[in-house]
Amino acid sequence: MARAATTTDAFNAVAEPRRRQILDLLVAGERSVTDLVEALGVVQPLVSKHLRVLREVGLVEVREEGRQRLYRLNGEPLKPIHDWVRQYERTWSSRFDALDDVLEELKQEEEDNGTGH
Amino acid sequence: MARAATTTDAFNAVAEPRRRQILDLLVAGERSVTDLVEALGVVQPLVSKHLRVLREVGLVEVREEGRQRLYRLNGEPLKPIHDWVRQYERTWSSRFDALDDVLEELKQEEEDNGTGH
DNA sequence: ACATTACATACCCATATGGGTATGAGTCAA
DNA sequence: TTGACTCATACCCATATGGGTATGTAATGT
Repeated sequence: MARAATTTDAFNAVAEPRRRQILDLLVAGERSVTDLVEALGVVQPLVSKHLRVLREVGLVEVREEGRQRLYRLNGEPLKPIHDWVRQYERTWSSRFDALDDVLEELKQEEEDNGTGH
Repeated sequence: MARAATTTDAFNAVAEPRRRQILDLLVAGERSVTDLVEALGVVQPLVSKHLRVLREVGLVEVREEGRQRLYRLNGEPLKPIHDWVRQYERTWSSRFDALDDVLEELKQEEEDNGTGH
């Protein structure tokens, strides 16, 4: 077997710097492919291929408008990464004491509860 | 060019599920290679190779003791991942309003300031 | 001395990557 | 209709992956 496909999950998709760059650009809002090509300074087919990977893991969505395809961000597939890496936060953050833990947990519970304010 | 080496950075190293699994096991504390082999249920050379990758990106450190090598976690290389993915948190967490932002920033400043309480 | 244990490394293999160029398909303008 | 533009796909290539088996090298045990 070779390495897992880049389209396996967000972990693999996001391992590529160029794809993170694309997501960083899309944070600001929708962008056409040509826009991204210009911003990244690479040939168009390459951008299209990266976008395909991001699409397949659900990190971007497309909207057709004339002959343009407008790509927009969808960060939700990043949540597993965030959740996983968050377990290790105390490892590098020496100042991560009991108070912080409580605050974190409260914040987490709030989010899990959904809309309930 | 092919895909970036797994030893390029933590992003690539951690894209492999088995390597995340190893880190998850090391959170509990030091482990010998044989220990990990047993826990993972794969052949020893494969574990050694994964450990090599993790070592090269600084995610684990080794300590020799007799004929055993005890591996321990070092989470710091995960910080860039955490920092990057954190920007996107508001994307999936619909309940991430202005108050949360302020709290986040305060917390971040505190951490950046280091030990100063 | 010899066997055993613990680990790393050397190979071999199939796979699919990121890069590139060339081409196809759809949309719009003259 | 013809041409220009936007984008996706089809290929080709070098690379190194994750998986495996076989082998080497210390350290311990007898």
